[in-house]
Amino acid sequence: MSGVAPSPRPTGIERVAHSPVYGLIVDQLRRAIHIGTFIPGDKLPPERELSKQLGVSRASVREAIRVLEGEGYVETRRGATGGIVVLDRARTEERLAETIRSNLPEIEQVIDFRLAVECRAARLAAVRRTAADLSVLDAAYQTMAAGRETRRFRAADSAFHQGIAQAAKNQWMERAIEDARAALWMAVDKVADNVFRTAQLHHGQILAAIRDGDPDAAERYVTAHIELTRTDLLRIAGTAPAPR
Amino acid sequence: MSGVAPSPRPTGIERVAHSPVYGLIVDQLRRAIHIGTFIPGDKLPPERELSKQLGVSRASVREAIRVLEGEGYVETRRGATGGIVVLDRARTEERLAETIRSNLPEIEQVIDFRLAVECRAARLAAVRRTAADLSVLDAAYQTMAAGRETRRFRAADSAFHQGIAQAAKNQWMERAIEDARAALWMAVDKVADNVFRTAQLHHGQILAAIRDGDPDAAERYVTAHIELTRTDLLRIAGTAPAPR
DNA sequence: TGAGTTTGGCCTGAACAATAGTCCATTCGA
DNA sequence: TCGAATGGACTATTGTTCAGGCCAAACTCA
Repeated sequence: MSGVAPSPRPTGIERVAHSPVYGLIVDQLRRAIHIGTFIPGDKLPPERELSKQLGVSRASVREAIRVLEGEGYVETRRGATGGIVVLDRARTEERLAETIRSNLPEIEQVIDFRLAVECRAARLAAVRRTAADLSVLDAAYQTMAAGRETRRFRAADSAFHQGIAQAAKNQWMERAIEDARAALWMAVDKVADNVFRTAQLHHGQILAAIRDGDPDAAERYVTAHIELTRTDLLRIAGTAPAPR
Repeated sequence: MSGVAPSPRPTGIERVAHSPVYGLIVDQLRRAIHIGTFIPGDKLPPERELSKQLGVSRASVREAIRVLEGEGYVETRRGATGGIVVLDRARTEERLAETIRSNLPEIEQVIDFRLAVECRAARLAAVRRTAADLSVLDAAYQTMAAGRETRRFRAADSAFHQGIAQAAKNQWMERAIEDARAALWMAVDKVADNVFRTAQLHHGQILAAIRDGDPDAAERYVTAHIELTRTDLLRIAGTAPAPR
């Protein structure tokens, strides 16, 4: 990214990043889809409803939908049973491997960042968790345990990780974990879908450690969990035919 | 924040937060001041220059300047030797204590977050640092050591902490550290100005650990360093007369 | 079959935001 | 005194966002 900068970086003034409202809507909806709030086949709320919930005009919502449509995330259908339907952006293992390979450095950075934040969050959670926190984590755990069939897996997985930060009573971590997981979405999706048994095992260990108030164990299991993600990604990237 | 939510949070759709361009400029300039890029007495670049660097129109820059002027951050003077001058927003110990006291929960969260990110960053830095990284850190260290007088203390302090994340080769951490430190600006400023001898001692230990490639020591010293910030803040908040 | 409901699609008019560009007023140094 | 650099002020233009209404499609149910 930055070149060789031997002197203390001048914290130069950077261009301000200004997004129009419709762009912010796109970001939010895209993230909601990645994170499992809406899964393929789901319908987003009707435009009028979305505009109320998002606090923007319907026109802006529609602009955002056009973008998502163009990106292949959704399609729209009119009529009483119509609406904005989330599509299945099928990515072949092939295609995914290529994506991972060409973004490996960034992905590794995100994983390291997740390790930093989620380990500490788990430690704090083990100390600070309330009964309510535990029941949130447990609900997410049960949801994942219940149906390997269920397509809600991804949402429950997100809820579990977010739940740890909530139990740690730290909104900065909550935000950071959501950001990092959203940045890894395609990786997380694939890994989660593939190896959910192991993920589920880890989640069980993490949950137990937090319930028992054992910070060291919580950190250990979170580390194992996230490192597994790293391993799986490398494996996926490696098994595919060599790129250019 | 969130009430009792026993079920996995639905990740409901939130209102989009749309900032006008001038607001983004205000944020960036305010942060640059807090972080020590510009210190009292400095002049910001001329409006025309700022608008080029920020990639926005001069009118927007001017709006932002008006806001900062209103907040007492800067004042403007015309003429060849004029410009946008950074003022000294003197905060009495009194006023600071009140601010800290009324934001204690948030501040504690930020400190915990910093611990998470900076500890891991220091560990990685101890393993990954290059000669160039070390020289950046050393430059910042020397700058702080050189002049307790120098008003560039704050900028060097920022450069040191950013330098650790840079040495860790992790842009997510770099960004997170900058965000967290900016959020703590008034606290960091005060503590840094007060106890810089201790801070400097810690920095020396951290630098040595990173140079020696000792991740455990690096983490230990960063922890001590940031925990000291916490202690100092509590002390400042506690010594002041009781609030409402 | 036909009326009613729910949905996205489309249009208008007004208000606001942001831009590029120009010129003016002030201040200083050569 | 002149020229250069600066902030201050205006214009015209373009893009964004909004509230609101109406239309067209697709389904439900009496």
